[in-house]
Amino acid sequence: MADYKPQELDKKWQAHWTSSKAFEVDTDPSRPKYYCLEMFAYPSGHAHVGHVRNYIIGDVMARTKRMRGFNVLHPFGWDAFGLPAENAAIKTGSLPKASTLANIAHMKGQLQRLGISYAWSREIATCLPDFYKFNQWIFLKMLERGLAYRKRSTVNWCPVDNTVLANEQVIDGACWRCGSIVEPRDLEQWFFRITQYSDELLAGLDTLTDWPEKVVVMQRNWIGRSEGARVKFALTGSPTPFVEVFTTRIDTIYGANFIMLAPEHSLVAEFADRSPDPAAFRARAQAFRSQERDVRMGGKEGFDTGRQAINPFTGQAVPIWVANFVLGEYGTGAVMGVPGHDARDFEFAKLYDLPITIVVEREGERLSAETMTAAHAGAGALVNSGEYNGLPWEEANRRMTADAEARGVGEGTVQYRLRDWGVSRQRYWGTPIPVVHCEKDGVVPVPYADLPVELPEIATFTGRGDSPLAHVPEWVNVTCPACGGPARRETDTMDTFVDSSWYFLRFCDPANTELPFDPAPAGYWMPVDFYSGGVEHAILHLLYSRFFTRVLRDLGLVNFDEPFKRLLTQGMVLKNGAVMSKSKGNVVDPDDMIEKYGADALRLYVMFVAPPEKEIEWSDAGLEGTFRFLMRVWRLVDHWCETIGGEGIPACSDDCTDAERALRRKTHETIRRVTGDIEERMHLNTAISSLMELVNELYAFSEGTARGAPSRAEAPPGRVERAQTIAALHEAIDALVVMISPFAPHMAEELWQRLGHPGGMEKAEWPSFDANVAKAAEVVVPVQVNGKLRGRITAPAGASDDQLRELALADPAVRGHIDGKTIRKVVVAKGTLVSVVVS
RNA sequence: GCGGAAGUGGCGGAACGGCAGACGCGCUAGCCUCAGGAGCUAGUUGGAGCAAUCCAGUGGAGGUUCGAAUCCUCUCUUCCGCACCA
Repeated sequence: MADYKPQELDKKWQAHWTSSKAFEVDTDPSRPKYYCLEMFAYPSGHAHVGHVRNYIIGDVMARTKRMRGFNVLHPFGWDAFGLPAENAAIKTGSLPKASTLANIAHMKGQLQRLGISYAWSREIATCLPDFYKFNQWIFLKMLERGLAYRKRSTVNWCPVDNTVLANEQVIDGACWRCGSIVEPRDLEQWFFRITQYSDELLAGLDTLTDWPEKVVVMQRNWIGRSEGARVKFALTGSPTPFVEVFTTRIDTIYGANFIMLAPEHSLVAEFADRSPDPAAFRARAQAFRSQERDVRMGGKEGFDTGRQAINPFTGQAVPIWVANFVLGEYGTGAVMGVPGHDARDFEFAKLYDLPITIVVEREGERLSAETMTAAHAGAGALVNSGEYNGLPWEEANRRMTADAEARGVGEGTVQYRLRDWGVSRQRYWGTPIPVVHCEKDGVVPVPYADLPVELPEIATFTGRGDSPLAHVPEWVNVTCPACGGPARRETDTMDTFVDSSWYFLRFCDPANTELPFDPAPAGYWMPVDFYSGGVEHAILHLLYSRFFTRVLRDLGLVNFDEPFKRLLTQGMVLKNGAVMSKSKGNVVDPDDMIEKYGADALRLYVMFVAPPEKEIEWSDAGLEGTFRFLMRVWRLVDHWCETIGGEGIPACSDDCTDAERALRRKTHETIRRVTGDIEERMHLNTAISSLMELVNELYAFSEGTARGAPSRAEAPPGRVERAQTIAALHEAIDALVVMISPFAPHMAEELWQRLGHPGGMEKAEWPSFDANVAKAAEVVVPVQVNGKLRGRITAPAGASDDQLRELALADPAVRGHIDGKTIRKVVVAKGTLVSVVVS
């Protein structure tokens, strides 16, 4: 009788996995590959149970796939750049590099103590030059292809600290440190031209059939394709000949009673210059601009510029307004106001008492501009629209777009919400952007041979002033690679999302010093077969990765479009109803749980409470429950080893008693369900349920022959004599240990060894399902009469529908309900139920 | 406002359109133990009954079907995402 000592097993087998390099892999074209990846971690210092859930999910998949015969790549790395390390440096003086590396070391220990089966030799950290060198390499390639470019853009500026703030550093419009109100400020910044791939990124979504629908929808909305038209309204008394608007409803143009410009529209400046009081005009427009842009419906404001434009369809002059809710970055930055048929325009018109014209009505409908309380934004046929009267709105839309094109006053066009990706960050702890600014040659890329441009070590962080790198003169001042004259390095660093946009490719070839990765191993391992992580990355990270994959494809480095075949977004772990966080004081440290119950119990519990994509509420009691289950498994197998194991196990044959046959059936049924639950449905909780059922069955089976796992108090167990009983138990126990190993690998290894299998579980094979064994010899089929269960019949397995029908109608319990009545219908459903309808 | 997902015991959650509540937690009773926060056995949706069993039951109202937690329509509630994108 051996006691279950999980902590000892954890240590023993983790050491074994490390020394035997159990999870290290190489490309092997002769075997099917499986790339299993969890989103890499930000090294915040301590992983809590919420983080760790994701790694366990991936590990269950990786371990299962290994035993299913796949060559499994399961790597891990660190998303190590980012603001928190820099903020900590500002607050506590800890240097970003030192604190990040220390955090990584600690968290790596945590993951190892959980027994996650990573190929640690492929570990990467984005803050190390051998990784970020290739951020720079890719940046230069994108620069060459016009996919990276500079333009002026607005940032959050703290006027007191005199520094740029990241969005996360702006709290309710104020600086996180000093609380002063943040101002918009224009800076020259770098952008990636993701919009060049808008259409492709949108179309690619249709191929992502193994992604959660929710994520696909979010990306589709984010890309935000809409078809419409640009229409030119001629200007009167202006050097600019016209103002162009974008609309998806050109069919409502006869109702366009005004034009609205975004405050930053170029015409606003021009109008200001030519207005009686330019300063006041500009100030009004500027006031709209600097307001928080997220003023919701109801916060509308605007003013009349005093200028007019000609509606190209009606020929009438309409006033031009500036409106705070018109977006400068979308469409043309100008819209036509159709108050009768757009909720926002209606509100604006009511606010400033502008005229409303009805131009679309449903059949039999009679709208009145005076009495209507909301815009009629829906479908209908045109009225008050000249030659287009009576046309259904969609047809009118097509005709009017064509007519506008013919007359040269507009054109059909497609707009996207997606904007180019601003990658400049005025921060220290990121990848230096590899260009220099030369007075003579302008922006000059750093030659590839000079990569990486390494981050200089900085001693102190104040969080004040412009980019920290600008204050390191010996780093900033260089000679221009083009002319040899004096030049300054770019002092902005890259958004950390650049790192995460291609790190999964680096894992395929992590030591490459010449290229981000070699196309050959990437071609073998990619795409990632299974990717899991938090929903919070549903848009940015996953979209940027899809963008980068296409860029790298166009560079000839990969030959596919989509990096992640199957995606799982795991739910969060709550404690006391809230997401775990240090400030709330409700974090559960996996190390504490491991110390108490061992890694296996923690792993099993987190997988058992709910399906992976659901939120779970942490419960100590639940963890104890799964620990008890492990004890049950341990005692069962321990007992088996003590009494029978190792004595020469006979093979299963057909010479079985009913009980033996039933056990074998349960074993194979469990194999089928567990395999499907893990591989197909990712319902890890029900996979565990099935294993629990098998264990229960084994305990029940042992009653009367030998107790499978007697309580300590009980007398020594009897021996199992019958060969077929031994064979069936052996089959069940082997299968159980293998199938539980993805969840509880340490215990499984120990038991596997005790069961006498050589070579450790890395040599173990997943049990194979035998449909013939799983099939019952006879089936009990319920019989319904008029929807109510009235009897059960026993029939040989594989009985035909006709046989079942006959048996059902002959059954005495059923006869009692149908005699004297007319049988209308008898349905046999998939051989598992008979339904009789009588009247 | 738009979009998505979901509503099942005291709780977490199971149920290819086919015996609702698997599995577990908690709880109840009993056994076993020096003791137990260990182990074992039985019970645990509600109502009726000693019982076998019967009736009701998956947010609500309709519908399709021999048969609906599951599919359709409407409705209520909750959670999530986006949010003045013209």
